[in-house]
Amino acid sequence: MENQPYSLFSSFEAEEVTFFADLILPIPVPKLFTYRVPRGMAEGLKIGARVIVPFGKNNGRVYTAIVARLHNTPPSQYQARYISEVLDEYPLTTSYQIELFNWISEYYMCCIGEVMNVALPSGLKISSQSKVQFNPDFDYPELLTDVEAILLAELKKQPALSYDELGRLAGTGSNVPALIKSLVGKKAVIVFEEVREKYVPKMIRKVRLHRNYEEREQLLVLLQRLEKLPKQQEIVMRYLSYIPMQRDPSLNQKGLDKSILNQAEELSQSSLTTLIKNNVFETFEVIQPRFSDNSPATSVEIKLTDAQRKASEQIMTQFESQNIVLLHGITGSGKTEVYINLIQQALESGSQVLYLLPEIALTTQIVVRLQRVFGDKMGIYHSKFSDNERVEVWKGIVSGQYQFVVGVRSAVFLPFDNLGLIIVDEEHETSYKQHDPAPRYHARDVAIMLAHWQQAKVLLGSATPSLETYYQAKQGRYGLVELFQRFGEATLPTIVLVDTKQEKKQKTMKNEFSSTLLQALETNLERKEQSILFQNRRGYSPYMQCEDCDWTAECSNCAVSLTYHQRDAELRCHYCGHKEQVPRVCPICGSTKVRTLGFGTEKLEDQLQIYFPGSRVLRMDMDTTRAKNAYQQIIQEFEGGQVDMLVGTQMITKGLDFDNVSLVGIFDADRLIRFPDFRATERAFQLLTQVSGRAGRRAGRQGKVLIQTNSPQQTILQKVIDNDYKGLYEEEIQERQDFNYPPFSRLIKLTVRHPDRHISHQAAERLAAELTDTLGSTRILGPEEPLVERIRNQFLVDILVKLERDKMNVKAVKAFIQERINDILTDKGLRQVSIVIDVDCL
DNA sequence: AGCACGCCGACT
DNA sequence: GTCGGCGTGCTC
Repeated sequence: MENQPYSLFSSFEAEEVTFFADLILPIPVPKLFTYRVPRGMAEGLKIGARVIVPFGKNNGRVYTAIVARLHNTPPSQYQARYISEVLDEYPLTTSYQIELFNWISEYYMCCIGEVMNVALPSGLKISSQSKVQFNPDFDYPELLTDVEAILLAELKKQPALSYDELGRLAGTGSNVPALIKSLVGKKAVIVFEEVREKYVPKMIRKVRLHRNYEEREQLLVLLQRLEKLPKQQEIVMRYLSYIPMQRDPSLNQKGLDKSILNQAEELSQSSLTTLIKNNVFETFEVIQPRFSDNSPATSVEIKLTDAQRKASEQIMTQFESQNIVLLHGITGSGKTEVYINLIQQALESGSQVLYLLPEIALTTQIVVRLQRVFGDKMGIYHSKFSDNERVEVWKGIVSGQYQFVVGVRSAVFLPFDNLGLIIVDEEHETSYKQHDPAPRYHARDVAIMLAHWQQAKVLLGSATPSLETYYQAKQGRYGLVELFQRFGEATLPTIVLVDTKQEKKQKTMKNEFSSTLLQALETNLERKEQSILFQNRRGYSPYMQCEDCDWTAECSNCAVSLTYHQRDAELRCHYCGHKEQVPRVCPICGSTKVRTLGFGTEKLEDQLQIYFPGSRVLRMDMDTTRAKNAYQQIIQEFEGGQVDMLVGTQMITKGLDFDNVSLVGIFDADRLIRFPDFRATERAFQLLTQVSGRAGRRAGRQGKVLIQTNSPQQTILQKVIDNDYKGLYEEEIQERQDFNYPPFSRLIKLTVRHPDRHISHQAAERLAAELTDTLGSTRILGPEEPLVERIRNQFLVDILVKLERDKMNVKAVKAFIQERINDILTDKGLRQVSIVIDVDCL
């Protein structure tokens, strides 16, 4: 292994030498920090280990850092400070990861500390900003020292304690990091950062026998004693039937759901209470695991259809000569079964497997299915879960407990060291690209690098591959396997275009609904089949306008119109979250004719209630799924058949299989198609195809898709109807080539931001000019105002750098860009501008 | 990112 | 006269 922890104590003169460690600190500063290694620490310190260090002038400030390099060259410019604590005897970070962090920071032009920050779950980053929470799972108070016991008693009383509070409680002169380290090691506490909303775990009440009865003899005595109390005895017996302590007394520690004992009989409630009161049973609480069934794999037999088996074999064959294979399989072709087959093969060969999914798809059926096959050998890595849980997965990979992880984007940062296979499902999904905080990485591309270093294979899967990926496959750089048969007897849905322009002329539209769509919905209701309606815009309506003077409600912080939300009777900005009351009269001219314009999911939901009174309508968008389990709840309700129609944004396109959906209605397809972006056509095709795929997944029935458009002759629509991905690809790729867009070039977007419009333009113009001077005008687009030129009171200006692939020394160009940017940021007049760099922007 | 240091306005 | 505004610069 490359991760060989090497000791610094190889030389006998070691004690003469002072050792230094170059550390990655979780701060956005583009360099490593050199610290002095205390004498006694040098021996055990390894690359990849986490350490705690003091930082900055304030003497209480500490951070968790990662050892990137060990050496004995004292820094000449400054006095290095001492590392205060080592957190890991065995590094939690592999040398692969340090290499990966480095690569990401270079490729995506950000600081390595920023990479560390998104890579490590906050539970692994103890710092002076940390907070500590009592771990309800903690079971071994006898392990605690006196001080720790006191702290823990305090922690039980409070929801959480800050780093400083902890220090105060422990008394002056106490070593807070060491204390936290010890408490974390004993699993007595959970560390988290305040920044994010605090995770409130769902608790389940459990019971277990009191420790006194864990021994066989004591247990027998107990049962004898209860001989005259049949109800109570029965409960103990029942408990034992679930928890076979006779075989293994330690099973008792895990306990049993209280509800299981409760539901048994009518009287048991009070009997159980008595048993608890008499200290026969004790109650305790544990955090509810996200997917309730945490049982080991039930060895489910996955039967592949002929087509699936053939695809699987083809992939394996291609892997012999290719490192990356694209599985192009239409919606409903059963790619998951193929994945499972390949995962099993990879695991059997002893290597690790990573299965990446887009955020939303991960909360659904696929995970449940995978869990049925892989049970508790599978780790799940998802941002909606507690940080604590993410730490568990991280450690589980290091310890070997998890050989297989299903996860979102950030799962590429997990400490794998022996990957054999990475699957990137829904490869085309743009949510794989991190948008806001740096590093602005693309998980698919990072996965490819990761696989490259570990000699793992990558399988990219999609019904509508990104042009970039398909191009690579066409060029022979990736393997290509196609799966064009729908699972079972299911057929692809019929797609019909509805000309809204014509219906408007004939006055048959009812608001946003064409008569064709209304009729189809009606029929579907009668047949008791479900319908899905897609409109990629949330809220009631995107504009509120005065009919008399044309005033439009706009956000005070952003250059966008406010969206009207009927449920909360307010206007909201979808960019900054600003909310305000709905004006009764126009604030400019006083007219009462203030109307809403355009429509979102909320309005559609509203109108469906009017047109189909008594029908049951659900809405799924960011507004209705904000609560923790709302998403799953909506899906369950819809699946259960209590709902007739589901209205949603693109959220409904991902990873959902509904058996009884036979109609899909799509609104405002034109807005998708005409979006001013060179990828609009590709996106529209992907979205329309994915939504259409929700219809008619059941065997023996053909689903129907109605697309409302005001210009049905658009060629892309015909391609959606014909499911003609290849046709779309040919047309698009030609255009990309003609205009030198990806995959023929790489894009780097530079966004200049400043509260003063003039300054951001000035900085952007200078930057663009300097870049053009060296790179030439064909490679620099802009400066140009983005679609929304002001967000959160910052004026934005974009510059697009377009570098032809293979012809340019990208590294050198990036260095040059960085240099120019740094130059501007040190300019007296422009220094407060911020410049966001987005490599491979989407 | 934080945090201290430092130099100019409205206040007890 | 000071408290505090946030521009500037540094952190091993």
